Amino acid sequence: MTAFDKNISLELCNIPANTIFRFLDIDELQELMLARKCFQYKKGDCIIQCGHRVTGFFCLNSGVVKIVKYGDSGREQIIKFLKTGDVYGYQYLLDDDQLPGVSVIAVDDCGLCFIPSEHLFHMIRSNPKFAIEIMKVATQEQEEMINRLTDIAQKKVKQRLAKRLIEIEKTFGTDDNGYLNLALTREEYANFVGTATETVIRLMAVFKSEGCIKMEKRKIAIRNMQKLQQISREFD
Amino acid sequence: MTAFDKNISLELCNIPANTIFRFLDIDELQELMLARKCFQYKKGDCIIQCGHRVTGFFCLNSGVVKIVKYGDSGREQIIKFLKTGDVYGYQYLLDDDQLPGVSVIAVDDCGLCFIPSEHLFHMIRSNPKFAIEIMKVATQEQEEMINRLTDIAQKKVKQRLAKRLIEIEKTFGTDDNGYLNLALTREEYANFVGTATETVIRLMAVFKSEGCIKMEKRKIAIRNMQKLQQISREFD
DNA sequence: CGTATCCTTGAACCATGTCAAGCAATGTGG
DNA sequence: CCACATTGCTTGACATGGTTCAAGGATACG
Repeated sequence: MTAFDKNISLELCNIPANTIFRFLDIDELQELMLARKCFQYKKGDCIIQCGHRVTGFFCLNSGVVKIVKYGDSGREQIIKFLKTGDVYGYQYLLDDDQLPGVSVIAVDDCGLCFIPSEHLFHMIRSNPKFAIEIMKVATQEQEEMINRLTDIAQKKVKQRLAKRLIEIEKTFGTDDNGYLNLALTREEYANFVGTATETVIRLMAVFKSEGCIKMEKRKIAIRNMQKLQQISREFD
Repeated sequence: MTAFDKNISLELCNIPANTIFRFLDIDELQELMLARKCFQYKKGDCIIQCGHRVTGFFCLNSGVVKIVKYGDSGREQIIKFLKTGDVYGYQYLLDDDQLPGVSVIAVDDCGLCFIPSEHLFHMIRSNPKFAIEIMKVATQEQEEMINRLTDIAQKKVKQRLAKRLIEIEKTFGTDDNGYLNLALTREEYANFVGTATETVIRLMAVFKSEGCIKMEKRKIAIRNMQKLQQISREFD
């Protein structure tokens, strides 16, 4: 269950073009290629455990992971989902005293490549553009968090749920039938939106009856985006 | 009301020792000293306006500012307070397309020194330690946001209010009589905690009757920290 | 000294959480 | 491949924390 000490698979983990790594030069990319180690995780596996030292950062190659924080009551709050190409963990490499307050958990079976921390430092030192690129990612994440915080503080559950469904479609896309490429349990929706499982179930039923979504078991598809958006912005 | 285009005062704005600037060398500090411009703002003034381009970052010299986000209903959500020595705005300098989704507003009369963006880039390029230092700050802020988000999603208003009072004491300290060095209106408390003004008023009265705090007009003092902490962690 | 802002209290309403129970789907071991 | 266990889904009934509305008092401000 500890971070990164699973079986190593040597499969080719292609680092996507459009990520944080885009400003690295050939040498630096090669350094990464040599340094990285690929791992496979199963659904439910803990990739980074809250409070445990992190010794590198990772790039997600396949599958989906969730960043979660456990509240005082032990309840899981989902902070965000990572998709293929997303990078995580660099935050906790900069300061030895900064242990992660969150855990990273596989939502599906997933593959990632792990890069030991010394390479992060090397790249920051040798390539200021890379440093700036990381900071940009951090800034975007911060804006995202601020939006979430404001939503949770000010919006009703129904509005928040609508907004999250839209976000998920935007981030993960849909399959040929329009179903979201991310199948969550009702409990995960609840832990993401910040509500009770029963409330999610009831609201999903409402959305369905209003023609906003369709459901096929765990798969959900948005049928009327405009109406959902309208709901997400309603107030009072 | 726009950012930074106020009267310039040439008062000495001492950059505190224990900040993001601690790893700069003499030359770089001197560069900053020459580049900075000092400004004074009055209570309620808008220092950075949501959606408007930011052309530099600032270091708060005196007073208190709040970072706020306006929800769809126009309601203010207070994201955090900055205290003397805190730095803000660097986030929005890295990417021309990243306009701030938040506003920065003076809670009290306050003074700050403003440093144009080119110097930020220069320091990041010339001094990787500085880059890392900024990233550390960003990481800490991120952890803080995650904690807030989880609290707001999972805790009752009473617990959150207790926790915020404790945070404020820790961040801003108290005067000789134990009163918090940050006097907020009930509405500001409400916008910080994520609740209605009336609820804050009622809960403050409860805290007072339980001996946790004392109140003198807008000034609040914690009298029983342990009990407050206990309340902040209760669940169910 | 009058106007604006802030604070307080009461009452009514309702969105959401909680509890309980049953069903459906999925997975596991014999 | 079936039986059993586990996990997830759904619904109803109920309790309640919190918002909203309304009104009045207190305090600060020009």
